[in-house]
Amino acid sequence: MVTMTAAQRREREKAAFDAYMDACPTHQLMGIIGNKWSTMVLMDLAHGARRYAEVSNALPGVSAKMLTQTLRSLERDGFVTRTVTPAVPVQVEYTLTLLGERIVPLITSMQEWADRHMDEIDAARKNYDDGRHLASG
Amino acid sequence: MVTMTAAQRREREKAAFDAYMDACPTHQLMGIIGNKWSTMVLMDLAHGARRYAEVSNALPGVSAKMLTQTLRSLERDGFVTRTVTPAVPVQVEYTLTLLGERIVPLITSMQEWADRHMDEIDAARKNYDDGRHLASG
DNA sequence: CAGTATCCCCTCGGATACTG
DNA sequence: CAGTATCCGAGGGGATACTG
Repeated sequence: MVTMTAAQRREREKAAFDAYMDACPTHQLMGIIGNKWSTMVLMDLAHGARRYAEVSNALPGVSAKMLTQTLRSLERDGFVTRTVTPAVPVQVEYTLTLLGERIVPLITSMQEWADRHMDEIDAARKNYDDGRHLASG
Repeated sequence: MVTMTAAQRREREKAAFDAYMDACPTHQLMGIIGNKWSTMVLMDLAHGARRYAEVSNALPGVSAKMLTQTLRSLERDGFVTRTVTPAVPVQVEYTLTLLGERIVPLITSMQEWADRHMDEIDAARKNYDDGRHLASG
């Protein structure tokens, strides 16, 4: 089946690339901090230990479901420690691990980059959108 | 209606926070580079100008739809320049803008962080998953 | 207080087919 | 070559209601 070789090689390259993407540390990191609440939670915990309700108050937009889900992911990935103190009612405290503290500077550098360049991005968007509407008229 | 004050203040805080999130440069940046193909495209273009098919070949996993969509977004946001050369067939070349070149170091630093810490994250995940299965047994 | 469970929408992204 | 158009499934994320 020599005729299929090209398509087959395509298939193999794609499969290999997909596997590479799944294993790629950068994309795994994106999966961790790329969702809506992770960075916000991380940056809030960077100020010190917080209880569930405290994080919830600091982030008025987050639903209980997403806060729990975000916290659980961060715990599983080793960024956050969850400490339960038996009491009535039960107390739960979240703190950054060492790994959690180590990602803070990275997030900070992303914030700084964003702050420095967002004006330029906004300008580019306006420029592009104006060009489009002219082109269509 | 003094009785509604607490709930109303909640609503207002949430609305204000939502507005803040939408305007937050960091989250806008996440929206730009947080999707599946943006960083890959950016890093490919960092090596020099590329034609559509060249990027497509460099990234065997991307569909035409997503490649076009990613390229268009990056163009709109000012990271990429699209140059059409009238010919038969038409030639289209993509290059990084100055803004595009300026985000490369940020992506590189994310890659380096990911490479340095992914082992630790994997270990944390295994640890967490083991703990869960013990807790459930 | 600190969640869990359920429903539901909406966007992201892939597959396929077609075009100048 | 460099796309566009359409359909579709997966899952991220919100609203609501309930619980130890």
